[in-house]
Amino acid sequence: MNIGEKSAGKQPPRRVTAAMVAEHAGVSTATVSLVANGKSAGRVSKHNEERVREAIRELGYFVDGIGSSLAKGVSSLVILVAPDISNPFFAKVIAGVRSVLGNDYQLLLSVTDAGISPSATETRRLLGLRPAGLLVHAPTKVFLEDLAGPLPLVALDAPGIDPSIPAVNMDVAQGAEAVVAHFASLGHTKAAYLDGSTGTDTLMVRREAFLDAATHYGIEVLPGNVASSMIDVGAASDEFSRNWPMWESCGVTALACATDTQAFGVLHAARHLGIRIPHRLAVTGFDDLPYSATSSPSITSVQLHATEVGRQAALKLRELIDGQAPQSLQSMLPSSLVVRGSTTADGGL
Amino acid sequence: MNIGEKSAGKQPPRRVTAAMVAEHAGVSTATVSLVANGKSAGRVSKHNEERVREAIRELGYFVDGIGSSLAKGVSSLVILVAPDISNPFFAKVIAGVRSVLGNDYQLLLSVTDAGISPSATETRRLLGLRPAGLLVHAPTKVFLEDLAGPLPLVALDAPGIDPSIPAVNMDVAQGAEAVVAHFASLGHTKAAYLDGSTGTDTLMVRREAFLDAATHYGIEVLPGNVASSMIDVGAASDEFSRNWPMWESCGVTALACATDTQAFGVLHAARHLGIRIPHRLAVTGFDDLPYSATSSPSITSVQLHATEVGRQAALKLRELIDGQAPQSLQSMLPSSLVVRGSTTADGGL
DNA sequence: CTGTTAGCGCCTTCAT
DNA sequence: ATGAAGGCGCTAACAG
Repeated sequence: MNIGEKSAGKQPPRRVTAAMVAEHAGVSTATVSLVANGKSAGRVSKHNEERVREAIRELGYFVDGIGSSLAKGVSSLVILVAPDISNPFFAKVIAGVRSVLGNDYQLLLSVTDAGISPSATETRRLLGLRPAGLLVHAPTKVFLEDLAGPLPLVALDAPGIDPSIPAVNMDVAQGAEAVVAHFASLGHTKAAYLDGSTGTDTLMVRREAFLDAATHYGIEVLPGNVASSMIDVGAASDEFSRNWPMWESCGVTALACATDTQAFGVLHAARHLGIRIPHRLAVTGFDDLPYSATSSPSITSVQLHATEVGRQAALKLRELIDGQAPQSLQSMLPSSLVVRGSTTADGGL
Repeated sequence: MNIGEKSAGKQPPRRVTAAMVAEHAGVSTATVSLVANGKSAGRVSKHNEERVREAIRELGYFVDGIGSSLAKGVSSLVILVAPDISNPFFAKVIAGVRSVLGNDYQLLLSVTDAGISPSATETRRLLGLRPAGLLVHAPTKVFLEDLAGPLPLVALDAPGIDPSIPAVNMDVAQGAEAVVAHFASLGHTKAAYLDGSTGTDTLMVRREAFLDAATHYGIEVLPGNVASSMIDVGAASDEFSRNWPMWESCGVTALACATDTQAFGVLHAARHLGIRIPHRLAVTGFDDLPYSATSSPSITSVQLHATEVGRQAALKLRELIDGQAPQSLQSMLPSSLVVRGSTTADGGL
């Protein structure tokens, strides 16, 4: 009785193992392993290599990731931890990551409930998969502490992060300044800000940069002229409606929103309230979502380069996995202001 | 020399194994396994259980998913294969799935490039993870054939699928009929259709159901009045602009789009062309995306119940994983028409 | 109740 | 260039 017979006798159609391939090809499992992993160069004879390849094809063998991971101590998984997958930002980030990872690593996303970092339990389970590396969007301190290990990790979109942690950020501060500069160039002198209330670092940076730049450019933003809402069209719409009477009485003529989604809400409310945009009120968003170019009016927004964020993060991660220190630990991608109809009457053309 | 010492001597901070915990607690690894997996009821003495728990806590032990999976022959992973993650539909589906899976299974998403099913290679790599089950969005025949195995699998949003495969679908045909009925009730007699060109089954069903219902309701849809574009705002906008002159000359007064995204494009183009909506042309979408309620005009659309799709699919998958035959192999969730400003002048109020 | 044992499938020395 | 053998960490089956 050999392995082949034993397995053939069992009821469930047993999976094809390296041992079966070895037997079929008349070689040892070691040789199969070498060939299957493309490490046969100069270590396996042409003749045997061919026989193994043939056996693999005939039997339909493929390397079992679990067994392989156990033996190697690490899997070929790269896990992207992404709260809030509905952010259109991600589709592009993922494309960028995939373009760099190719077939060498397998990308999987771990999604949590809207905007929440994984719990300690979830984190441990992730680690239990022995991923080759982790890509983490907007990680919280707690999450990074839970990780506590020498696992290759790159943070994305984490402005306030510990400078010793590899990260790829977008220069949202620069974007916020560009918004202010744009307002100033249009002659606005009193502005308001609609913040997002999820408390992520990037939002904080956007707001502070906006306020600082406003001071610098001599644009007045009264404390009472900073509101905050959930990142949701309806919530933003409501919040704006509630605040407008006061803002109007203060002479506000420009409003910057923390996200395009909120800008949509503002546009919606403005329509109902009969506020002409951009004539009576100039509005800006942030993120440059796909619909922002075609809404009515189209939205002046800060464009972020999501694909490039994904690419660079994956590049850094690969360096880490390979045991190198990344060329630069953290990098910052520029953002750019896209001027459209919500701030200038001819911007949409 | 024991295991503990040996590991302490090595340079890399060795991971905590069940053997270490066993030694620390003065029991066998089997006992540790029982306790760690919550299977200790009536199989481990209170005293030992307590000692093990303490050791686990002190050492910071957690079960290694890889070792566990190898021993059990299957992991606790549920993989959601999702082409086109940018579809806002998914965030809700995921929420539904998570609510059912809870802590028993770990959900990970496998994302491919926009709208493409995973390649055979990718599929094999997925299988190499030995997932407990697969949730597959809009699977292609090829993909299902690549799978070829007794793996628990539930398809989502796969209208044309083999009736022997467990699936959760949405009644998009009903939705398309509702659109036609709505047009008819408004007195339209000549309509056009803007299809999506990705070739997914759901789009085919939407189109055919629309055309059938049109015949039934006596609404004329000339063959030349069915156009098709990528599911993209810009592409739809262009396609509409190109077709409008002809449609107009045919007396078309109503246009159904295969997706809300395309409806946005139409709205955009209509604005540039000076076509008043809904007065001159009534427009409908499909999917009821978040922005559809607040665009200008807001879009009449077919609402799908994504969260429920996720819930039910996960429920079915659990039954399959547990070795039961699901109560109903396939189920169909109703869809409903949401009437808004793009078809009736007062719909947006 | 508890410990021992025998793998799960693979990869990697180490001899040959 | 090749094969035998020893784990990787865990769990299921079996003995006590």
